Amino acid sequence: MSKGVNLKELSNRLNLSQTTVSRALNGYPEVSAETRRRVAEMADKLGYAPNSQARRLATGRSMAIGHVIPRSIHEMMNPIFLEFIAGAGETYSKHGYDMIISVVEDDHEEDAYRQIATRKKADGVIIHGPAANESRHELLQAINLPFVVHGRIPGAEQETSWVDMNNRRAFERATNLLLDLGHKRIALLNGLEHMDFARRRRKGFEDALSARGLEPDTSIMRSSDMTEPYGCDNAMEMLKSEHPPTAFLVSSMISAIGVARAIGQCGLVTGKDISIITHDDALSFLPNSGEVPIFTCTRSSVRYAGQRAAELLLDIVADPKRPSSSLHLDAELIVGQSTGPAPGR
Amino acid sequence: MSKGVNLKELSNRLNLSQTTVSRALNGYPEVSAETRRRVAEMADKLGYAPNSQARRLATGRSMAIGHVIPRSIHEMMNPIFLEFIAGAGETYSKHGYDMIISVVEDDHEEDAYRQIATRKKADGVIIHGPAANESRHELLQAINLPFVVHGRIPGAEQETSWVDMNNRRAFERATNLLLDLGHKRIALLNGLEHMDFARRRRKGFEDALSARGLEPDTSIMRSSDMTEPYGCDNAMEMLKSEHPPTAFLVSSMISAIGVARAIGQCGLVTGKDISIITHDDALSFLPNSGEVPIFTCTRSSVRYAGQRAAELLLDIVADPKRPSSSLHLDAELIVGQSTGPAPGR
DNA sequence: CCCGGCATCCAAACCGCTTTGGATTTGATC
DNA sequence: GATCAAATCCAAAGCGGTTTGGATGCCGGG
Repeated sequence: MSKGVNLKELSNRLNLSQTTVSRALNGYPEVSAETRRRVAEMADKLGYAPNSQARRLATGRSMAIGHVIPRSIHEMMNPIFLEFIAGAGETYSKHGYDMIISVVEDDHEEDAYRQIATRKKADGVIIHGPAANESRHELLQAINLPFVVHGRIPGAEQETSWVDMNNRRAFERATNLLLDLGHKRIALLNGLEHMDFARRRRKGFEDALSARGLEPDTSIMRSSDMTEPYGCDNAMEMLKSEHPPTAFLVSSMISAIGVARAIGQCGLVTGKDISIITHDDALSFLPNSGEVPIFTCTRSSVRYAGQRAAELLLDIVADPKRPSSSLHLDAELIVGQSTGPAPGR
Repeated sequence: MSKGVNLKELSNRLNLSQTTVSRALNGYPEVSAETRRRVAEMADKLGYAPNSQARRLATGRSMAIGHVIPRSIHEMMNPIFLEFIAGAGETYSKHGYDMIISVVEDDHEEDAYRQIATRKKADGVIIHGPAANESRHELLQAINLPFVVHGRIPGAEQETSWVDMNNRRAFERATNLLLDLGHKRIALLNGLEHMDFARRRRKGFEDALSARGLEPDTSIMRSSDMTEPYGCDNAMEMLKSEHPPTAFLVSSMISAIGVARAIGQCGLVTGKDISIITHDDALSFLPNSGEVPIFTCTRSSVRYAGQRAAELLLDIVADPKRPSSSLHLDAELIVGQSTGPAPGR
């Protein structure tokens, strides 16, 4: 309630030493129950709360987790990133940790990590959006900054801790569903394939095709930022081509909406003339639920991934020597209104 | 490069006092050019960077700005919020500030602000999504924590610093455009009207109507979270009603996409049979540009608002006594493909 | 009655930086 | 040559906590 009371004043008011007061408040055993009660009461009355800078300095732990996002990554990951952050943030505040986010120019990313380490700004960081040729983990290992990867780093699955969904399997299953429905010509609108997650999705798609002796047709496969127009424009182009696909496998709800728009503009009906399966990150502003979801989808909550990644990182921070461990989340394959048997079947 | 070098070691290596080294690095004048050079060189060689906790403690400034987002606010503001954050984050890192984000349970919001103040976690905060009956600013004034509002607090426009767009004017102009095109029956799909921005938009809509002697028809006015299904479901319902509107004024691109979907499902054509004007926050993953934008819109970059709000806040933090000042951004009215003359005109 | 042990509590060092209040040197002035 | 101011540099005192290494008092046991 009152303004700035510090430990010293508080202990004066109580005729106790700072040591005792500090111990009482932090739950150490060498303090009598009665004293502890008195201290708690007075602290409450004076509205005492320890200055976090001082505490951090004294303990040597910054009680914060860093997220550095280069501007470009951010551009494309926008909504997914926030949802992850939201999940992670819940975990942090539950454990008394702060979340600090650094938005940096692309060529300052490495610098940002170094600063976090040398200036002791955070006890650990999360690596977002690992690329196919990723190297941030090596830097972090070199400067000894604990981290967890959201996604996986090819070639470093064992030595790093990560939380990822099973991208390959999800897209394999989705492709199989389309094949089972009789679709033979399936377009893939993937995310940027220099990102690890997009590679895995493509692999799943191709695996499913080749398991049935089909060749992927690169003329109906795309890779780009997952915007709405990306979905619409590419779908439009393909639908107007000589051999249009009868189904689309899409990497994001947002682009899938674009695909649906293109289908509508061509005078076709989604789920009847043309099928769509999209990945659904369960973004709160793009709900795809209800009795029958609009889109048939592979769904995996990125928010949940954020929560779990944060928990994992806090564990590592608490005990840096613990062996790396990871979490592999499975996406659900949920049937909605956007799929149906291939036409003319 | 090396690991933990601190001021003490650095000054020892240089045979200088900590005072001098500190001053040399922080650009104080009472240090010779030669000494400053030597210091800089050695600091660079040893990879010295000041421990931020220690510095914060010594200076009494936390060099951080806080953003507290209750989970519920977050749910609905999701993508817009991140875009704002991204803008603000750029400004912070440019000025050496950290951005700390607290995701809290709704009933802990006040607590979060108090903690930031008493534990000195941040030098200031940004108030997000002010409601029609807002009170956070009173709390912040009481605990003396500098802040800037993203949006406006009704009744406190003078005494607070804020960055907002001209919501009323934007929707007034949009409505006028529709009226000029001959539309007489215009639906409003607004955001949650307990939020200040949505109230203002509604006001603009109603002002434009009444200026032409028209009464708003509440049967085609809605207020809700701005999701995609919200747009689709409500548009669908209205289009199937006895007196369907010929135009929609929508508060968000995401919902507008839903409206377009509904129009398509009814076998109508957007921009011909039915017009749409939406507000466009210029979200990076929902570009509405190109030669002719998909949607006619009122556009105002929320990212830019974030940059400016952050600058304003940093100014206030630097000089808390400065009088409050604010920034009123104007939205552009941009004609795209989603509007046309009222049918049968 | 004395001693060891436990329960409590405290003075002081420390975390790593900034900043105050001099001390010392240098150089120009008269 | 003495004086004063400017130019440099430094020792030490914070900032507000945590933590180490004892003190002190009280108790039962030998």
